[in-house]
Amino acid sequence: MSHAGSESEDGMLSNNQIESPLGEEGNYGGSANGGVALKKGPWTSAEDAVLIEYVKKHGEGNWNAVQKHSGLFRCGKSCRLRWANHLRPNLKKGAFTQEEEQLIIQLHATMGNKWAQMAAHLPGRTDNEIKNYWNTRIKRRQRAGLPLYPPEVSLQAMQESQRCLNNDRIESEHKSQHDTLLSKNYGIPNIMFANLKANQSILPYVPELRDITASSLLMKGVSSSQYGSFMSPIMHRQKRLREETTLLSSFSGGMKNEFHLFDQFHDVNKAAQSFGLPFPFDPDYTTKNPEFFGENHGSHTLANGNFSASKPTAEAVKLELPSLQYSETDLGGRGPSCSPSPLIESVDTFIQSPPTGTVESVCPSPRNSGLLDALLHEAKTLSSAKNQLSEKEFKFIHYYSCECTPISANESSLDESPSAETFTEANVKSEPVDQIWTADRENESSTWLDITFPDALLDSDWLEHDSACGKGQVIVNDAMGTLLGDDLGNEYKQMAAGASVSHGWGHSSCSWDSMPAVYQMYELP
DNA sequence: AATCCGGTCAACCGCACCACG
DNA sequence: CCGTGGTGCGGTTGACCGGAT
Repeated sequence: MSHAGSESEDGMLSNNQIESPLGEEGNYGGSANGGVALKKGPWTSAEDAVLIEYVKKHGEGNWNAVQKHSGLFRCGKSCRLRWANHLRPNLKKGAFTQEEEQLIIQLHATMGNKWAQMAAHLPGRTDNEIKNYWNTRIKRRQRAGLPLYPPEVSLQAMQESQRCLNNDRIESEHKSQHDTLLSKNYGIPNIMFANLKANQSILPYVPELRDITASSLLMKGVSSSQYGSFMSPIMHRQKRLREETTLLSSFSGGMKNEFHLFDQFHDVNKAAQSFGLPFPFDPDYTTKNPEFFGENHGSHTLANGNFSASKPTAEAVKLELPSLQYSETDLGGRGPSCSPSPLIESVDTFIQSPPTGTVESVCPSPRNSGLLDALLHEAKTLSSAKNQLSEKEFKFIHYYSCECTPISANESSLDESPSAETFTEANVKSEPVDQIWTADRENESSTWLDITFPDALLDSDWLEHDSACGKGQVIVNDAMGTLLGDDLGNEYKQMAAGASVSHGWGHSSCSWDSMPAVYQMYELP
């Protein structure tokens, strides 16, 4: 991008690069190829030109031959990467649009860290871009103690996986595997891909989106991510696009294993209830709620009345110029006059949006976006719904509070986690929800937060266990207080305190991966 | 003005897979 | 079956930048 190297801007080649346009005198610390040291580091415009010329003549592929034929002192991998990420046509540069952000979130909920596959569904975007975006987003959201996915995304994936499980059990007896697959939809509305197919013509680097359905996506994405993907870590190595067929062929047999996470979640509506979502859960909820993900079509006014200076879509999308060396004004993020990019804006929205006004009891959030205000709303909702806990739900919570232990001591990172016996039933029962937050506890300088999604537990930076209290609550770092301010922060504390019991997930150091055990207990009589 | 720090991005590296001989 | 080359993916690193101190 703009800072792709002070050496690489057009017309700004250093002396040695001017003398040696291909950068022969650059950084040659890399591997040698046939005795010729290969350059590393940022690409120069001259090198780009050489590579473009090479591809024009010889086409893509055979990257190791680039050096032979063009004299470019770059290894094949570097050439391929440069071409794929910067030089190939129809690359879309600039900040991600809100639509793209939504798609990324949704895809990641089902795919995990399959950046290349995600890029295949974002026309003109590269896996590297998406990866960088996601990692940045993860850091910010983790710092804020927010869930990675909006509840709808997680729950939708859960519901669809449940549905696919049931379908699989039934249909596998009557239909061929292929037909079964074609009949399913695993979490991502296929309508999403209708548009993508329409854009397929501008995906030169992406295999044909032939009948890519959410089902295939989900199958490819059931593996977990290091950031706490929603899915269980079954499939470690993605076999990429060529795996589509093999996966599909073996789909039926593998389904039960791949989705064991949800095997015990027989009542999705209860799950929705636990998430604070409207129930019976509406699978089309997100499509019926344009505010999903905090999106406001037609206006860039945020739901809280704040305005964003950036424009949502059109100007965020800039086609790359042939030179591929961007002026700052093209970047939407570096230039002095640039408004916050949609990327920043959308994530900031997660953090900055104050809670909406008075919140009633269990009802659909006005903005089930995963944004902070929506989170607060959810917390309030959950808190107000605490009295509606069924016996089963109490068992669920109780189990999680009393029995659940970290997957391993190493993964826990909570070396001082309370022993299981600290999670006594008495702790749960005898302590009314509304009393969890007390002035005394406030004096303990501890801010309680329900970690709605165990993803958040992965961040040890802000996750601490309050050994003094011994109840396994999670302490939010100062970031949340800073974000919310005193009054709002206190309100948030109270809501979070209520939510933590209602929700039942905030009371242990369990990671997301331990959730199947919870679900199993959920089914206990 | 200097320094520090976090965010962003491009590029590199290691690994895995496939094709082919 | 095995070795090798080509390719692609995901994780990581380091440079750059702007804002904060």
